[in-house]
Amino acid sequence: MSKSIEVKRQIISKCLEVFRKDGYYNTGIKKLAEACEIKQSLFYYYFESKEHLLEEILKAVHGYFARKVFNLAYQEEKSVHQRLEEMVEITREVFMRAEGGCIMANTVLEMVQEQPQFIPVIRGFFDDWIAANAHLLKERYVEKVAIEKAEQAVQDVEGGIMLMRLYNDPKYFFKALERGRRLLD
Amino acid sequence: MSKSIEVKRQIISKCLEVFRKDGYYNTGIKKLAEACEIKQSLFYYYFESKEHLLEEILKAVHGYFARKVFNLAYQEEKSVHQRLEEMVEITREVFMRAEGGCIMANTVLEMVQEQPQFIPVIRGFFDDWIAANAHLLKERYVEKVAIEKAEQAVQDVEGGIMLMRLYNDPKYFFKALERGRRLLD
DNA sequence: GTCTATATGCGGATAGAC
DNA sequence: GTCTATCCGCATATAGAC
Repeated sequence: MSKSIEVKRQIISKCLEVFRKDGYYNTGIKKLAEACEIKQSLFYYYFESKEHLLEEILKAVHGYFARKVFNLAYQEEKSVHQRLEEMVEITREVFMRAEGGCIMANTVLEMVQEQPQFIPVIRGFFDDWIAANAHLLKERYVEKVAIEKAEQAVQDVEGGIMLMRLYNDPKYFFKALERGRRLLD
Repeated sequence: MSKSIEVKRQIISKCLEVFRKDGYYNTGIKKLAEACEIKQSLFYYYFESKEHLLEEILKAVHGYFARKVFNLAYQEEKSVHQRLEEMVEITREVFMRAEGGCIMANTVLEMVQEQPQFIPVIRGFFDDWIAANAHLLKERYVEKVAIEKAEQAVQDVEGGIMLMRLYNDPKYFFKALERGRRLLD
């Protein structure tokens, strides 16, 4: 892999951390450059604008979740119980490592109204998350109910992440995961 | 009531709408002044700073919910079923009128990390909301379970508001309310 | 109380050398 | 690819007249 591509990947990774923690509008190019240990102007070699940078970050996050999390739901060689168990566990690990919660939800609440160009990628992320949950739940429930419970599980987790940040206590997030884990019991 | 107090109330009300819809950091004093139809400099007669303005807005919202929503849980002359029914209905009306979702949750995700001074007022809001729910649920469940279900209901609603904004579809929010309504069935 | 005018710094973004 | 230097506008906030 060329150095240029690798540098770009690292910029995306580091800027994801900063945006997730501090928010998009409250983060200037200067802060991003310091976090990445590069000069400000170099951003405009790798990205057209700050908005395009965010868009690439969101797409990278969607890809990461698709590969590492949502994918687990479709490993048909394993039991649905085991697949659900693994999805819950990986979801827990990913969000516990991610200071600042969920960049997708943060972006919805911070800027969807003013910057609708991010809606498609964020919807794609949640569509896939809900579909992965529903795929497992169809084993036990009719499709309509499976989808409803899949949506509810996502709502519960995202609400739990919000309360986790507010109270600085992971119990809200953990309980949401636990309720998700029990959906096939 | 003096004119000054009334003007201040109107500024708070209008700026709440703008912040909730567009976010805090993406809203400048200029935009607020235009929405309120006053000159920029007048903000600094009524408020010390933009941050103090937001703090007063959050306190006003907490007061509004305490009087109009949370209070309903403690009207002991009514049945718990009726009180829950009324709380759900008023919650529905309030958030359906509120373009931009919940300013409390928005503020948590946008700025709690960088601006911890807002944590106490936002925690006060959610503490009271959860306590009001739990007060009704104690009729049927032991305290520990009542609190857990009260927290879950709030998570569910807040996650639903996020998905409602993302998909521009109130069904996620409505279903969360419906699940809350059924907690005493 | 409300206004006009302004200070000062930071925002995103670009030009052009190396 | 990476750098230095810089443009321009908007941000928050203040001074002081009326």
